[in-house]
Amino acid sequence: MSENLRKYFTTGEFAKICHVKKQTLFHYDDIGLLTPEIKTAKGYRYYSYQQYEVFAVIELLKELKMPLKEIRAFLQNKTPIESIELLEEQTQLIEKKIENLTHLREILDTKIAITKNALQTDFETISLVYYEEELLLRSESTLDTTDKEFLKSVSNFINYSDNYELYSGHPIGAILHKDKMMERDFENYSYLYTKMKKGWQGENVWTKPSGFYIVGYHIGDEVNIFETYDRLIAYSIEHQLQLKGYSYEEYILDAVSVNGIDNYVTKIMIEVEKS
Amino acid sequence: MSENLRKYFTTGEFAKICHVKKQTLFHYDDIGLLTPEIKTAKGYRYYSYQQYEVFAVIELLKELKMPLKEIRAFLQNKTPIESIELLEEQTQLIEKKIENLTHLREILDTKIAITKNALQTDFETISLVYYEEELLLRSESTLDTTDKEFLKSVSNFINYSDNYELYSGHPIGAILHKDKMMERDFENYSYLYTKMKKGWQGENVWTKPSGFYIVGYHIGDEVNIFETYDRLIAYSIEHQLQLKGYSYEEYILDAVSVNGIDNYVTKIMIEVEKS
DNA sequence: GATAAGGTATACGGTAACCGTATAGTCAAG
DNA sequence: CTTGACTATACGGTTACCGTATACCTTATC
Repeated sequence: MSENLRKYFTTGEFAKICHVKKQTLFHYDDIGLLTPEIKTAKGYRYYSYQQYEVFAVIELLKELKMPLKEIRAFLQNKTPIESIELLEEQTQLIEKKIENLTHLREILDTKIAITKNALQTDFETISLVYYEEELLLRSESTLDTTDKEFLKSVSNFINYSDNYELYSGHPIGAILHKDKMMERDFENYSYLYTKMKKGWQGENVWTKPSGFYIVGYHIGDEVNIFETYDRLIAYSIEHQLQLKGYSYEEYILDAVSVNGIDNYVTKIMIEVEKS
Repeated sequence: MSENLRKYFTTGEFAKICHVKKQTLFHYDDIGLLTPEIKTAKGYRYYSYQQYEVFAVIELLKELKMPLKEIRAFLQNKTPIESIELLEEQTQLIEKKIENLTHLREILDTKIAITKNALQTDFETISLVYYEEELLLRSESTLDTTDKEFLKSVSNFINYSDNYELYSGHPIGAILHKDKMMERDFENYSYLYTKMKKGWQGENVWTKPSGFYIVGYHIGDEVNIFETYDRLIAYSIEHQLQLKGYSYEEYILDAVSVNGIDNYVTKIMIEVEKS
C-alpha cells in the first residue's frame, strides 16, 4: 500500500465510489471534513482509495445524525481512546434507535389494523357485543373541570404516555359517565384513555369491565354526537338494556386515514346490563 | 369528544405538548401541513387535542425521512385504502432501517475491536504467529496493472463489497506476492482484500491459508514500508524461515482512530515455512 | 377599567447540508 | 493540436427549521 507515485481518484471518480455528488465532496473539502490527499497547483483534487474508509465513517456517523461539525471535530482531534469512547457511545445510540424504530413499527401496525377493521365495519348497524375485560391507560379525572384544567389534564396525559413510551398508535378516547349522558352533558368526560402496550403495570390504569356493550358508530363532526347517542339509547330501551357505568368513545377513522371531518368515524361503546 | 365551545391549545401550549418550538408549528401552518382547527380574525391559532394525533403521525413519517411535502400530499388527499398502503410501505422501510442499523452496529463493533487490539499491541516486536485458515473477500487481480486499471479494480472492489453489504468495518488490505517483495516492488499488489461477514458463499473469495506468519508493524507513511519489510526479512533469515506465498498488509490504526499519517500503523503478515 | 406581564403573529435573517447551473479553465485521446 | 469530457469556482436555491426584533393581543391583577 505504499508508493511514490500513487494512484489517485479524481473528485468525480471518488464521488461515484462513494455514491454521492461531486458537490458533496467539494463541500466536505470546504468545511475541512474530508480534504483530498493531494491538491495540485491548479486546484485539482485527488483522493486515495484509503480515504474511502474515512468517507465511510463519516457516512456512518452522519447516518446516526451527528452534525458534520462534530464529525470533523472528532476526526481532527482524537486519540485511539477517545475514538473508542465515541464509537461506543454510538453503539448505545444505535440500540436506542433500533428500539425506537421497533416502537414506530408497532404504532404503524396498530394504525393499519384499526383502519383495516374500520373498512370492514358497517357503521349503520347498532349491535350488542360482549367484551372481555381490558386495561386502559387513563388521564386524571376531567369531570366537571374548567377549560384550563381540562387542557392541563390532556397535556399531562399525552406527556405521560409519551414519557413511558406507552403510545401504541391507538387514538385518544374519552370516557363518559352514564349520568352525564342522560343529562345530555356529552362533553363532560370523566377521563381520557388510550389502549396501551400489554404488561404495563403502572399507575393510571383503568379497568374497562368485561360484559355487554351497545356498539354504534357516529359519522362526521362530533358536535352532533348526540344524534348517535339518541339512537343508541333508543336501542337500549327497545332491547330492555340497563345503562351502566360508562360510555367509551374513540375515533376509528380520523384525519390520518380520511379526508374531511364529515368522514371521521367515532366508535361508541356503552356498558349495559341485560335486565 | 364533542362540544360547541371547545377547549383549545394556543400555539405555545401545543408546541410544548409536541416537544417542538412554536416556529415549527408556524412553519407547518405556512406550508399547509398542519393547520390549527381555529384561526381567529386576529390571526391567533388554536389547536384541538385531537390534532396531536395528526402531529404524531407527521413526526413518525418525518422520522422515517419522508419530506414534509410528501407528508402533506399524503394527509391532504387520501382514502383509507391509500392510507393503509402507505403505512404498509413504511413498515417495510422500517425493517430495512433496522437491518441497516444492525449492520452499522457490527461495523462499529469491528472498529472498536480493532482499535482496542491495537492499543494492546507492541509495534516494535516482530513475532511468529500461527493463524488458522481465513476466508477473505478479494478484488480482481491488480498484478502488473496500469494506474487506471488498478483504480478501476479498487472501485469495483469497493462497490462490490458495498452492494452485497459485505463491508464489516475491517480495513481494505493488500496482498503482495513474495516475488514482488523480493524484487522490492512493494506497490505491486496481487489483490486487495477485506475481512467479511462469516458465511458469505459468493465469488471473489480468497483463502488465506493456515500456518505460520511473521507479524510486524509499520508505523507512519507507507512510502517507507520497505524499512519494515527489511526488518521482517532479516527476521526470517535469522530464524531460518522460508518465505512462502503472500504477504498481507492492513491498517490497524488509520485516519479514523489517530491523527496524522505519522501515527498510522500497518500490520504486515508474511506467510512462512519452518525449514 | 387601566396596567403590566407574558404570550402571540409577522417578518426577516441565518443555519445545515447540500443540489443545480453557469462560466471558465484543464486534461487526455486521437 | 484540437475536441470532448471533465474540473473548479461561484452563486443562487432548497429543506426544515431557529433566533430575534417588533408590534400586537390577552389575561390576571390592582
